[in-house]
Amino acid sequence: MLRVRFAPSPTGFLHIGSARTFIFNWLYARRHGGKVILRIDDTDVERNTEESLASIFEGLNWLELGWDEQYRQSERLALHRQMAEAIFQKGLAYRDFTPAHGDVEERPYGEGPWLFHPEMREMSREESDRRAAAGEPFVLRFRVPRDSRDKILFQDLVYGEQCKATADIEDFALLRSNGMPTYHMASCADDVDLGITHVIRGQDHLTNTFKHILIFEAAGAPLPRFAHLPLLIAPDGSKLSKRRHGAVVSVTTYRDYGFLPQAYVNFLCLLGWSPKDNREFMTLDELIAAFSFEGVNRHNAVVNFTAEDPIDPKALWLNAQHLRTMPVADLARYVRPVLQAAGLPVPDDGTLLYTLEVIRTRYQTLQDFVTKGRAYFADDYQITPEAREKLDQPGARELLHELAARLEACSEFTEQSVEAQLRGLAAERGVKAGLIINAARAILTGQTVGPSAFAVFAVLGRERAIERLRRA
RNA sequence: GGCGCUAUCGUCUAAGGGUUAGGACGGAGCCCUCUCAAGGCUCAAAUACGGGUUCGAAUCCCGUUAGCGCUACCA
Repeated sequence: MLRVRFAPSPTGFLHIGSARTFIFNWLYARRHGGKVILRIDDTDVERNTEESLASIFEGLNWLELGWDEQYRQSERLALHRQMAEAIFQKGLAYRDFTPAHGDVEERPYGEGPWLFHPEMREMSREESDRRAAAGEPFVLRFRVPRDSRDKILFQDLVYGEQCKATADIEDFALLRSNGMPTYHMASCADDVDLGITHVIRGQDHLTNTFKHILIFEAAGAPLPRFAHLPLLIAPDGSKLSKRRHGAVVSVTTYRDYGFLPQAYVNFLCLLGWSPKDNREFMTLDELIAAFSFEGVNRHNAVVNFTAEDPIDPKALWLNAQHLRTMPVADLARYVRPVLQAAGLPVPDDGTLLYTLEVIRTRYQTLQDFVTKGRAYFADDYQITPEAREKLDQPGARELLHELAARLEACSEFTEQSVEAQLRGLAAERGVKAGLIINAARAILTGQTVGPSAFAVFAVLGRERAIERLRRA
């Protein structure tokens, strides 16, 4: 059984790069009938917050993909320590009593990598036990086998064969001096225990993988398959960060902007992956069917945003594509809460679906329905200056009132009947139909742009349309 | 500093030895048209640089440059 995991650490909101990692894990699992495990990597007690955890769930839930199992590392510490202890008992790890030196600047870069403290690595078991028993704090370090093997190899599903000399891998920590497992230890112990078959994560972990392989081997566990994903970066090539780039790195920003989750998922998939057949607009089912690591790139992808416009234009385009292509009843599911949140009345289903069908091709986000589309749902819309000009054209207001009277008298009220009445009126008065059409749209919607004026009449309905004409 | 990864239009990408280097977004223009979208068509726009290998290189190899990652008792 194929099992993948997504392991965010709750130190901020759900980052869009993390969201993409989650999506690729999810697609791969769904494609191959596997399970998706959500594992909260919260072993760094100093930096974890409950708000962050909540916002990660908020982002994940919005994507509407779901997962099959859920765990928190902080509830599994015994397991992590147990595996660390087992590795220690096999002599594959040792205690390092060197006091922590918090100042990173003092690291001896310059003359090659730091590998270990010789006196600690070589310390006798007796002395080590004695000092530990005396209560002296220590970190547990992995004893990297530099004599017995010269390199570690693995086959990455995206990056191909990877190789690193053991002489370039330092004796990394498994347990901190406060007894908490490090990321490496906790992650590997959980991957083993949860039966993870495929580790799919950001490329920033590519070189950590050699350490993880050493841990898996020391624990006598089978190796999972590894797939590393290229990173998402800012237009200047730097890493996307909350501090420097603000809201664009949080998925909830896109939700609040009016994105459809499936459109956003589609957009994120196209960053670093391609179906290789020129398709771009894809439904979730199409993404599942097409996803494979063959299509994943090895270079980082830039999210195209600016300080003025935080949204990647392609994301907006894809959202518009989904908006006008999805079944209109599905679209209604997303529009209703947006109308409610804006305090606008939600029409009955028949009216709502008809309205959406008429207006959705010119909107790009869900928010557009309550801003540009306000007049279709409420009567308190503003008349733009351009629209006012159309109404101020000679004869326009009088023609609209006459039209209102005729529509009132007519038994039918459809796009066709309104068009017939309007064109008939124009012909009788010897004016261009466009004059009345444009003026009608202006008073009906407050705007000079929008759908066919006749469709607007039909969507608004007889009473509301006539009432608005009279207000002209 | 050490080790590793990467490099095609502004951006996302296709092309794994032979193509006028393809598509998409964005930009410009045209068509359609009651307006605006949508849709259709057209145009501008790229193989980082230098060496090899080869009849032939975006593609394979080496170097340079640049970016990114790891080098923490962060993840």
